[in-house]
This record gives sequence, structure tokens and C-alpha cells, in this order.
Amino acid sequence: MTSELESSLTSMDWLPQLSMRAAIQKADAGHHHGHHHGHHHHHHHAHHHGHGPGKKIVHLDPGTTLDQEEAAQHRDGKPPYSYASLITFAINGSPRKRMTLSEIYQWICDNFPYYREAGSGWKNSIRHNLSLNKCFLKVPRSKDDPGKGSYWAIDTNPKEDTVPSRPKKRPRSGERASTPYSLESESLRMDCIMSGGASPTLAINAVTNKVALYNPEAEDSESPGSLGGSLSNSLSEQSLASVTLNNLNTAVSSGSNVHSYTPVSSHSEPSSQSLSLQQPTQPPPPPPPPPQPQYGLPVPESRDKQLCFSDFEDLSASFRSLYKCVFEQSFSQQAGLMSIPGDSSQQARTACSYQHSPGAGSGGGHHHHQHNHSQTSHHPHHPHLSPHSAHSQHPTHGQHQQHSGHSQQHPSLSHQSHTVQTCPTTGMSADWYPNLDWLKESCRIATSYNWADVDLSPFQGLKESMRQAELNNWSLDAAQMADLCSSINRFFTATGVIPPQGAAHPQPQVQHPTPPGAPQHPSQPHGALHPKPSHHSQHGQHNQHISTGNMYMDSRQNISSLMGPPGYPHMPPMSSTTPAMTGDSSIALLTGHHSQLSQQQQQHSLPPGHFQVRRMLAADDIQDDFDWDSIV
DNA sequence: ATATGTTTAGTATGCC
DNA sequence: GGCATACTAAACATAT
Repeated sequence: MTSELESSLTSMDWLPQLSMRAAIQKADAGHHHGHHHGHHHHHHHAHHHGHGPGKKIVHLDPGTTLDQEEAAQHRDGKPPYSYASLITFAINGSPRKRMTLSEIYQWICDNFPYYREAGSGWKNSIRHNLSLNKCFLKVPRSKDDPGKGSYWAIDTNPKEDTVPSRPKKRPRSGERASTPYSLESESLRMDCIMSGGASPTLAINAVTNKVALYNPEAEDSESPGSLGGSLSNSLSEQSLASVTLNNLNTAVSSGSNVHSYTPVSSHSEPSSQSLSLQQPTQPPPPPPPPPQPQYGLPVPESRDKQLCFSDFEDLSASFRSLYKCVFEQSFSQQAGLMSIPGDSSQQARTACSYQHSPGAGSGGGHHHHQHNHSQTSHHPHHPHLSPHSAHSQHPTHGQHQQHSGHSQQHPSLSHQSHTVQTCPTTGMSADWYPNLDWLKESCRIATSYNWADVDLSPFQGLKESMRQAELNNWSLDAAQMADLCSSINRFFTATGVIPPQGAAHPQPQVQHPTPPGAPQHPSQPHGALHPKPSHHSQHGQHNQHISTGNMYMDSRQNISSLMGPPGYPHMPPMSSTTPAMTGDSSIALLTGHHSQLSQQQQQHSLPPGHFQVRRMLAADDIQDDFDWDSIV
């Protein structure tokens, strides 16, 4: 395996900027056949360069100036992305993770000037790709928003119909050396796994390990009324991605390097503006050239704190799990009122999880039935991670504040600054580390705890903390973290999990570094808790509108998508059509546990369903029975 | 009629 | 060469 990874890494032709420059400068002496179809004289590349008022000139290094776009387009003007990739970029970049054909066309034109002038053959190709690739799902329009074609979305859960006959393995490591930019071949597979997540969309090529990230942004244009909110996007997904990559890459040995590619150059488009590729550099060969984040992408130019992420990822999952446990109990106790009136959550979300419909393929559109698409709330979860700073470029965060309520997100930024050392990557204060393990352990314990026997009434603080955390996609900031820790600590102490004074457990009590001004939830003081014996308690915290609506998310999607690539380049792209879902291993890698959930992902052929939105409890999948079937 | 979709066919390139 | 992925072209088929 190591060898595999290694080979993949070394074989990757991540055209880091350097390579790119080199390649280009080298005048591609050879004929870079980067593009198959080379001789198709036709229209394309009629003019390439030239477009653009506003081209970005990039200094690749002293002395060399190059037009990124051109570089990326490899001289003939054609972007180095396969149609499938383009489609995916477009779709993932849309707020709702779906687009109509025309929108896709438009997006492409907006972002890749080349196509503005190319003939119309590419459109045919786009259509062809949409129809042919199982990764793309046609989502019928709802009656209330008539329009031309249907929407196209990315199948989050591509079925692996094709017999696993050929575990043949994803070769394709080749073209590296010779064709620096031909990601085309592999892009498709990866596209299937791209995370559709939040604003900053990430596209990770599992095969190539390339990550494309760009922030869509506005572009909400197409909201025919319904949801517009989608607070789903929490800014840090990009960070997560970066971190994850870094993490894994580092783990695998290399540092990472980033290169940005700005598809659009000229006009300011509504949709995404920048797209960048992040690629790890092979350890041995090219000394990691200084990253050149031109577009300020998350570029966590750091390769050292990967632990931060791991810890958080793990913690996040643990918290979710805990959260789930707690609320489940709440529900059982307060049976009826779980409706949660004000919970707009389930509807103000972006839809991005579409499942494959078995029958859908054939005849075409008779899946009249259900296209309950849209409304899945998918939270990019990602554990905390600082949205951090530096990136002016990603106004991303800002956007979406439209959502109804809570938006006190990440106040961390502020105090974080004066915090002692902050993990550049996660934004977490170093103070936390000492407690991380404890916390994780605690959460694990909590997960197995028999909550039914616990009276949570006295722990509203905990619940509230968790609720908040959940609302923020578990992007806990220091204050929230402090809260949570405090609450959990109290809870455990009270329930006896932890001895009152830390005697029994070697573990230290959670002590949060409570940042100045950190809101402290009014939970009971330490001693005041009563180890709640049994159940009962129907107290009324009902008013505490449990925001369960937010619970579901595509943890798997995010995680798995993020993961796959880094460590497992050549993944088992499920036979011919199934996208490689490298999730399990990755997850295990990340969280360090649940390595056993691999098998279930195999079976489970999707039940004949149509487009179906998945709502799942995050805790579930992540923690114990990760439901991998969805990504099968 | 045009846009949107579905399919089939031929070509090219890379890999084993 | 055989296999697999991509791109292009084009014939159809449907929906607006």
C-alpha cells in the first residue's frame, strides 16, 4: 500500500505551478499530447489567448510571467478539465447543487472563456456527458418552477450496478510524466466524489489527488422561490479540505503545494471566481516550491499541524454522537412535540444528495414520481477549523447569512487572535490540546452511556452547547468549545462517569481556556448536579426547540470526498461506472477508528428509489454504523 | 423550431 | 493488441 501511495504520488503530475511553468517554458518541446483528440483541427483553439480584459498575470517566479489561464489551458486554450469535471464544477458551485443545462453552459462560458468562442460542439459533449455519466442525475423540476430542462445534480450515491467484476483497479497513473495536464481521463471518477458542499466547493480528484476549490458565491439567481437560505455552507469546508489534504499528504510524506487556477479572468462573474488546485508534491523529487496562492485560497500553507485536524475530526464526530444520544433521549422523553415549528432548517438547505434511481436511466424521464430533491440539509460538518483569516478572497463566509437565525458563527476569529498559539490550520488554541484526548475519550464514553437512564434536565447547558455546536456545523469556536467542555465535564461529573475531583480517572478535568468574554452557559455549578438516577423527567425544556433538523448532513459525503483523494489516489472506482468511494479507509485514517465499517458498504444495493434525499443523523454514520451504502 | 436528452459510432491516447 | 477513458459527431427522441 505504501508503495501504491507512493507511486501514485510520484506519478502524479500535479502540474504544480512550477512544473507548469517548466513544461511551458520547455516549450513543450515535445508535443505534449495532453489532449488526446489532438488532431481535431476543428474550431477550437482558434484564438485562445487573447481573451480577456483582465487576464491574470502571474509571476511564477522571478523572471517568469505567465498567464495562468493559458498555462492551465495548455496552450491551445482549452481548459484542462474534462467535460465531466466542468459540469461537476458548475453544479457543485451552485448553491443548490444542481443546475439546468443552460446554466451549466453559462457557467462554463463564464468561467472558461475558451468555450465562449468555441463552437457548439462542446455543448453537445456536455449533454452527452450528462446523459452518459451515471454520476449526473437528472432531477425533474417541480411544477412550481417550470422551465426548460430539468436540473442536473451530482449523484451522491452512484450505484455500482456494474458488477464488481473487475476490481481492476484504477490504473491511470501514467500519463503523468508526459502529459502534465491531462487530468481529463481521471476527472470523471473524481467528479463523482467531489464534495458538494458548501460554498467553497471542493472538487477532489480521488485519482489524481488534485483538489479544485472555488467559491461560488452569489449565483443564487436560480432560486425559484423556495429555499434560499441554505445556511449549510459554513465557511470552513475549504479549510477542512485543505487541512485534510495537508494532513494526509503530510502523513504520506510530502508537503503540499498549491497552485491556483483562475478559470475566469475577465469579467466578474456571479458565480465562482476562482478555482484552485491543490496538489501535494512528491516528497523526493520536487522540493516543495513555495506555494503561490494567488487567489488566497485556504492554502493552509502549513504542513505541520495536521494533528489538529485529526483531533478535531474525531472530536467532531464524537460530539455529534453525543449530541445525538442526548437528543434522542430528549425525544423519547418528550414524545410529541418534536415538530419544531420554527425549524426552517429542513427547508432552507441546499440539496445535494441525490440518489441514483435504478430505473431512471433507461427510458429517460419517467421518474415522475418523486423528485424530492432539494432539501437535504447537508452540513459540511467539519470540525471547527478556522475560517480563518487571511483569505479575503473567500467572502464566502459572509454570504449566506441570510439564513434565519443563528449566525453568531465563529466569533472565534476575534478572540482567537490574542489567544496564545493558534493552530494555523484549525484556529484552535494550543491550550486545547491537553484536553483533546480527554474530550474524545469522554465523548466515546458518553456515546456508550445509557442515556435513557439519565435525567438530562439539569444539563440544559450541555444540550444547549451541543445545540449550538450543531447549529454551527460543529465548527466550534473557542467559546463554544469551552461551553461544551464545561458542560460535558459537569455532566460527567454529575453522572459519575468522572469522579468529582478527577481522582478516579487519570484524566484531567476538562478545563476550558475560556477565552475572555466567552459566554458561559448557565449550567449548574459543579457540585450542584445531582447524579440523576433514573429517568422520568419530562420537564419542560421543550421550549428548547431542538433543532434536530440540522442533524442530518452529508457527513459521509464530505468526509469521504475529502478523504478519498489524498491517501488513495487510485481508488477503486467502482467498476466502470461507480465512482470510487474511498471513504472508509480514509475515514479510518482520519479518525483513527471505526475501521470495521468497511464491509457494509459493499452490499446494499440501493433500494429502488428515485431521487431521494437522504437525511441522516450525522452521529450515526460517523460514529458507529457509518452508512456507507450511500456512497457505494 | 429549438432546447434538451439519449444513444450509437468512430477516433485518440494511455496502460498492461 | 486489448481494455478503458475521453472527445466529437450525429441520429434520434422528447419536451417547450
